[in-house]
Amino acid sequence: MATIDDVAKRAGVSKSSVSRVLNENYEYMSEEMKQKIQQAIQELNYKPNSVAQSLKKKETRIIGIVLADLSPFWTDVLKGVQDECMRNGYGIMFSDSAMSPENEEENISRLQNKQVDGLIINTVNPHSRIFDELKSEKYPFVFINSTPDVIKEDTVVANNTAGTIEAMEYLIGLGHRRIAIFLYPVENILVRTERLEAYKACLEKNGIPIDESLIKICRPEKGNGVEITRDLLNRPDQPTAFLTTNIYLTLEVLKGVRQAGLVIPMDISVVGYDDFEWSPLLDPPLTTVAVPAFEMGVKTAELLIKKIQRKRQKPPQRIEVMPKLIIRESAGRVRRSAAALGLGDENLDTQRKSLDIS
Amino acid sequence: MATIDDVAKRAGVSKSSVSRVLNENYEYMSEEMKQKIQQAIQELNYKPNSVAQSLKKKETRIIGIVLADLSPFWTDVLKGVQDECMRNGYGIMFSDSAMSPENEEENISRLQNKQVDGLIINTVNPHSRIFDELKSEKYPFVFINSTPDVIKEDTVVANNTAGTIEAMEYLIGLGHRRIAIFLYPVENILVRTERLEAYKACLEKNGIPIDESLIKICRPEKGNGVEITRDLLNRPDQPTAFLTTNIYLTLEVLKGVRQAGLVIPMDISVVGYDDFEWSPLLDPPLTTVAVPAFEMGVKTAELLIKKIQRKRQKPPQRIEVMPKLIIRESAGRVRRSAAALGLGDENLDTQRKSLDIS
DNA sequence: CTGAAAGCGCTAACAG
DNA sequence: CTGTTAGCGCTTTCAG
Repeated sequence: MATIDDVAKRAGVSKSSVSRVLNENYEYMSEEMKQKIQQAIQELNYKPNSVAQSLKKKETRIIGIVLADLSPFWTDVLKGVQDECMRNGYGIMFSDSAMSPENEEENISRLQNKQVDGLIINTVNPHSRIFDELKSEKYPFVFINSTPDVIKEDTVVANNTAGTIEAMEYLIGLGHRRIAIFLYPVENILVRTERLEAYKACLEKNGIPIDESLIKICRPEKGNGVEITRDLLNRPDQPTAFLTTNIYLTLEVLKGVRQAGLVIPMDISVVGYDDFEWSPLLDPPLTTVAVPAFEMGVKTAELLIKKIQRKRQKPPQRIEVMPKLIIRESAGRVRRSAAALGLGDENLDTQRKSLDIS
Repeated sequence: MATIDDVAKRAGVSKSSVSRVLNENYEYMSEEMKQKIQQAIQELNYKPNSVAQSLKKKETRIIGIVLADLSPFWTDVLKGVQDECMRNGYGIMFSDSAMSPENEEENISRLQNKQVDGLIINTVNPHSRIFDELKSEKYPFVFINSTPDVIKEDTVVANNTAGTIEAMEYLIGLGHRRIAIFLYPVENILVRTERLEAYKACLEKNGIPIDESLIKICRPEKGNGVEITRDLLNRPDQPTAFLTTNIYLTLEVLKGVRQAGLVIPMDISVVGYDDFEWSPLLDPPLTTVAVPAFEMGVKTAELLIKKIQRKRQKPPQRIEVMPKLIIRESAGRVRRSAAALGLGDENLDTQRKSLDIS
């Protein structure tokens, strides 16, 4: 590979001059020299070695992203991040923690010593003291959709209160009063406590008593959500609707309902959280709170890049993005009794006909 | 951030010695010195700057991955790649080309001047002369699932012939004779020509004439697949089954069928390609050729890393992974006529009862 | 067994 | 307007 020296030699100039054209400092440069150098660069097909540049400039123009688990939702976020990064000449180092706090730590630490300029984090473990370290090192990072409530840092999230309320009001409007909510562990993760609070507030506002046994905190391991779903469905005082708070939980709830041999929405209504391309093709098409994932990605990258490029610190910012309930067919009017009345089924069937797949 | 000099000073030794412990060259080092240095490293919470290391060692321990489009299939591949990379101390630079050849070129070139040690490529554009350049520069790279047939290079693919045959034999066994196949443009992409050849071979073997109008090459833009599906469904000589060759095409076919107001598998059978967590939850649960994506990711990373670490070249390798037909409910026995006979529907209904969601 | 010195490829004062 | 020089933080001969 050609180096800057090769170019300098070939053009018969000093490497400072070459460096100048690389960095587009044409201010005091003769047109002639510029030409000569550009030509030499062409001829040698020279590409600057950005490792050397990074060492000198003390910036890599790479940002790191560490995700708890790359689900379809995060796929879109990642695309948004990439989009914004491309626009600004940044590269992305990717890592997935597979829901493991140990992996997460390792990922963060590897990215850090690769000298990435900043980090986008969706944490598995908000308690980790690693975030305090990052803060005290003034390492630029921003949380996405998983802000620990104990630590003040930049963050972009969906407005969970709004999303949850919209879903709850819809369900309540359909006549449901026994609505179970599925969450991942709530402690210290703002996005999650918020959703839970909104759930409770909605219930209260509508004069529905809160039944703690309908608040289901699922362990992040695979399969826990389906178990819990089945248990819930086996209870005599079965709920009539489920509200899920993330895409993976939706998957598990859907599985659990099927394993229990029930049919959505005839036997039970389900409102999911997070939307993706396949949602309209599920059985039944999923009614869900759509979070603009791509947009979140773009905004997060934008926030981080600004933060990196700013010299003096700014107080932590919180950027919110608005979710929106997309009504399809997985939630229906509550049936008068849990017993099979058969009532309202025609209703649902006509509903089914009016599929609108865009 | 502490540097190697700080550590050396603190331990009262030279930086060469510190460097030795960083690289675990303990061979001729006194236990005492080793201790001193390790302690200093601890105290300063020193992390070596890998940019400097890279510049010196001429390797970054980062591999680049450039994907045509991050779909659920590629999500799993990416996780596999990450897994293998972690095991070997490599980081990943990620990029998505959003199906655009221009983006792809830009991605490859950016990754290259970030000096990644090697590239994993799922190309949008097999004609690109960029691959010849890479080869002539002896830049280590491997294709995944998109081997151009004009260029000899390492590659890992699913055995498409086997997968396609399995799907076709299944469909033919179900009585289908008019089977349409959906592909992305075939020219010079081995994975695709292979599938097409297998499709034709199967037909011939079963004495079914090849109808070229049933071979559908879709443009990669969003929506083209759904249009084509609708057109096909409007023909008087409508096919009775669709075979798709990738996950995105499956999505589009499914949409197209719904827009046409038809029901799978009663009106038309569909066999997809690529399986993912949501496939069993679709309407109806999708019969599909499952490609072990995670495993492909692992193998690809493994192949690339070996290639990077090997000094002398080896002839290009081709690693194959075996797909497997997963029978769910989107393909059924062909109906005697295209007109609504109602026949066989009970059959399908019992089938539907025997859901097995694992 | 340990240290001095050179240099990876580039940038950025500072001279001229 | 252009070249000289001194590093960025680390590894690696080569002496001792």
